[in-house]
Amino acid sequence: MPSPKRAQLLETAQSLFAREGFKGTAVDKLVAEAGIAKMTLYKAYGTKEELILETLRRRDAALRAFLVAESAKAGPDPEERVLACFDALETWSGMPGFNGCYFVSALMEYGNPDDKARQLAKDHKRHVLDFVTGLCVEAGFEAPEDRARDLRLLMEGATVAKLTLDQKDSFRRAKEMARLLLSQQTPSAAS
Amino acid sequence: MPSPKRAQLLETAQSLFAREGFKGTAVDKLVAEAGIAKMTLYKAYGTKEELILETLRRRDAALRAFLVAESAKAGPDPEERVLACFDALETWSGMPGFNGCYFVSALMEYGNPDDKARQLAKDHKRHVLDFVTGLCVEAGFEAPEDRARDLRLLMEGATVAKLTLDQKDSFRRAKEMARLLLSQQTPSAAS
DNA sequence: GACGACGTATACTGATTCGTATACTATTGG
DNA sequence: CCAATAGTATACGAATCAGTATACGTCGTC
Repeated sequence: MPSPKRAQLLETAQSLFAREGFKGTAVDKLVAEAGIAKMTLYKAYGTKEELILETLRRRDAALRAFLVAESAKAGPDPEERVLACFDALETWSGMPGFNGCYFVSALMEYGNPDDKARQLAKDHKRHVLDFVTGLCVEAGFEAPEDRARDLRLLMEGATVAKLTLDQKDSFRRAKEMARLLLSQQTPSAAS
Repeated sequence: MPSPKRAQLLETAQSLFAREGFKGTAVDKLVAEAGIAKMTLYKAYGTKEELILETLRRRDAALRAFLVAESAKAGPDPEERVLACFDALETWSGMPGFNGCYFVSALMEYGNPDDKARQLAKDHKRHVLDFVTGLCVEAGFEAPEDRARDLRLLMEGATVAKLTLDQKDSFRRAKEMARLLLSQQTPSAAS
């Protein structure tokens, strides 16, 4: 759907927003770095805010699709699928230009409840939680909503730990803790 | 040490930085909200950047002191002290104006490695990790550095989970996971 | 070949940015 | 008493900000 120029604009925008913040990234610098004319941006998106929201929407779609796909690769067992999310996020967070979760970044920079970027970020987090909850239900865990929240807490923690302490194995550790947690809650589910 | 006017400036600054970002907060709006003259800011700190760094330094000192104090209240047992950190952070994150960890916020908005704010934030995270590591050593845990990292991962996760999903009991859940983790690693440490 | 869609280049506007200059008022301590 | 300190108020400057205007170029396609 996006033309090559628009694609490069979106990619550069997301990269700069992640590194220097949404409000901290000037439009002039952005278009210069993307190698496009400023008018191209404004004809396509109208305002800087709309461009910001578009990067959030696209990243939401991309991350969730990636999560679903990588999770499915783990096979039919829902518990294995839920654990595969940690590997998926490890890969995701290893991509160049990663600087913490893009949506947490938006939440922190847009602390006003009626900021659209904040609402988009919250919606994303809820959708991811719903996905994990679904897996927990499939897996037959007791209190699947609570278990999904625990697992999400571990994923978020791993993401932050990787950023703040350059902890390269944070997702492996989080996954191990997840395994421990689930082994606790699911006494024995033999087929 | 800080005069009443400076204290109010610092408090307002930190609150605004947390809600609207560092770069997103204009000096004029800041001084207006703080109810002080702009010259007062510039005579005291010289530049906006220096004010930002000062809020980071003060919050680093305040949070670490709070953590140490609350942890000590839990009694002499190092394991109890480490678990008390979760309660401390729950209290901390419940304070008005909280919008995620202030230092994670700085790390995300200042993605350039030579940004001073980024370095200050990383230093803070390292100092907190060192504190928790010390407790893990005292407690006699095996691989205390790794255990401290796991515990910190849980704390960070709880902080983010509270922000992104309004999960009020995130720290209680994280604490429970921490207890499970530690019970696993410490077979039996009787006195 | 005309037309529209997409992109470019340059120059501009008006608002907002950070920071400064200057002259003024309290308060406090030697 | 008076001198230094801390803070105020207003105005200003130069840079940068988001966004617009306009004229131009280049496609594919009908």
